[in-house]
Amino acid sequence: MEPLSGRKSLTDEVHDRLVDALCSGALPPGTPLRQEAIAEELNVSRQPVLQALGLLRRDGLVEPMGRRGYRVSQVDVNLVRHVYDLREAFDGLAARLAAQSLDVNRKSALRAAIQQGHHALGSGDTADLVAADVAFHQTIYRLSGNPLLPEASAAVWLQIRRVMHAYLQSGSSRDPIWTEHEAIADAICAGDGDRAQQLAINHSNNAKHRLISNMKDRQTQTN
Amino acid sequence: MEPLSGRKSLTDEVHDRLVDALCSGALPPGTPLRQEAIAEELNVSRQPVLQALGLLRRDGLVEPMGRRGYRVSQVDVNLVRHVYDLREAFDGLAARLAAQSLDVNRKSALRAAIQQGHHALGSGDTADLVAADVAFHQTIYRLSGNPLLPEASAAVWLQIRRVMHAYLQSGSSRDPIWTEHEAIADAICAGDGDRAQQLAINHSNNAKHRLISNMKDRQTQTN
DNA sequence: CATCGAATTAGTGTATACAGTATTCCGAAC
DNA sequence: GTTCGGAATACTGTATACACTAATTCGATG
Repeated sequence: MEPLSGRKSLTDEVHDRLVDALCSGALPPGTPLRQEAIAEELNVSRQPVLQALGLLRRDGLVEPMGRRGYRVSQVDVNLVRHVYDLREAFDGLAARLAAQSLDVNRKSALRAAIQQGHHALGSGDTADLVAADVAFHQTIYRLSGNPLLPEASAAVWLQIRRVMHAYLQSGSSRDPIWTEHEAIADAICAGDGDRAQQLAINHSNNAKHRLISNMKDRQTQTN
Repeated sequence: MEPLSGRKSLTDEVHDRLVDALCSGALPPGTPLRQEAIAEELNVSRQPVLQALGLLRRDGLVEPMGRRGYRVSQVDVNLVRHVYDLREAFDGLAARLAAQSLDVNRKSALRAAIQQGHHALGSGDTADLVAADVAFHQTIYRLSGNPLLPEASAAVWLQIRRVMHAYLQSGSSRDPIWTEHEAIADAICAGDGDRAQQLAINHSNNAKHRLISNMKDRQTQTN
């Protein structure tokens, strides 16, 4: 049986909470963060908060400002470019490996993820849409059989979640994300590693361009 | 001018020390680690040690054993495979981007790294050889212009350091690493992104196969 | 002799207390 | 009015103290 290490540390719990707040836009870029305030808010001591902020700093979601606390880091077009260049590498690798995998129920796993996506499209809730997208790609990562992939890409995916949330919330919900997803899933199920990789790369690239032009639009809009 | 944030935290300092010990083989896989012992050894309190061990756990270099401390995690052939699959993706991306970069002194940076490599080959010191190899690839990462790349690949490179050290120490110092490095550097300087990427991928693949067969040799040797 | 279970222990994770330093504020000097 | 320098402040990061829990030990029981 599994050892069921269910109970997570407070540090991880605080980290998760902050990640959610950061990615959902509840704490927009520039927001100052003070350990004591967060600790009080979550009813824990400053120690887990200190550690969680240290992790977020490594992930690039937060940056120290002198000795007067932390601040939610900015998102600019260049960052998005870098994030999506890395995502391209991760997704391409994962799709190729997943297509080569021998997992017998990979088809059902992918179908379930796509199902979740259609469900989220129906509800129209931004958080659901982001969650479904993340879940789909995490499924491929899992199917790749490489246990290091999720952890290695974790920081990048936090940024993706942040950017994607803002993008979807800005009303651009009619884009071909899920038809592209289906094509990738088909290639994986067909065992065609090269095609799966290429489709995943294209998907990442398309998303990057859509995001960037959307960001530029919003930027000029507010000027 | 730069803000020169030189003073690192004790947590980072402890982390670095442990990383060095882990990668040099001073703390071989299976070694139990207790916070109090490490804290005493390094003349710090348990708090920075706790945080450093948490980071190492995320990096996969250390694993908790129940509530009786931590242990240096094992290295097996499968892990090496996964590590090098990821490295392939990182190195390929970095080489391609570096070739497209406009950095005027990338040629001199690469030459310096190769120089360091030849110097290490002369000295024959294992630690120097590993350091030179890491430095060469970090140079390419830096030249890629993607500031997220080093951090995203950090955990993978820790594992690479660990495995490479064991490999080089086992006497297999005559391998074509540095001629392959020169070919990659040439392609980058020539601005040929596709060739640089392919050479980097091949380099990673070759290293993977050399390492794995070496590991299998040593394994059967000790049986 | 093997098995079960209570007592002990070893070691973690969290909370509190402490120390130190970059930033800010504010008055004085030019 | 602007610039400089020192005092006050507001934070962080580290050390110590505490609480809690899983592993272990070991004696009792079948």
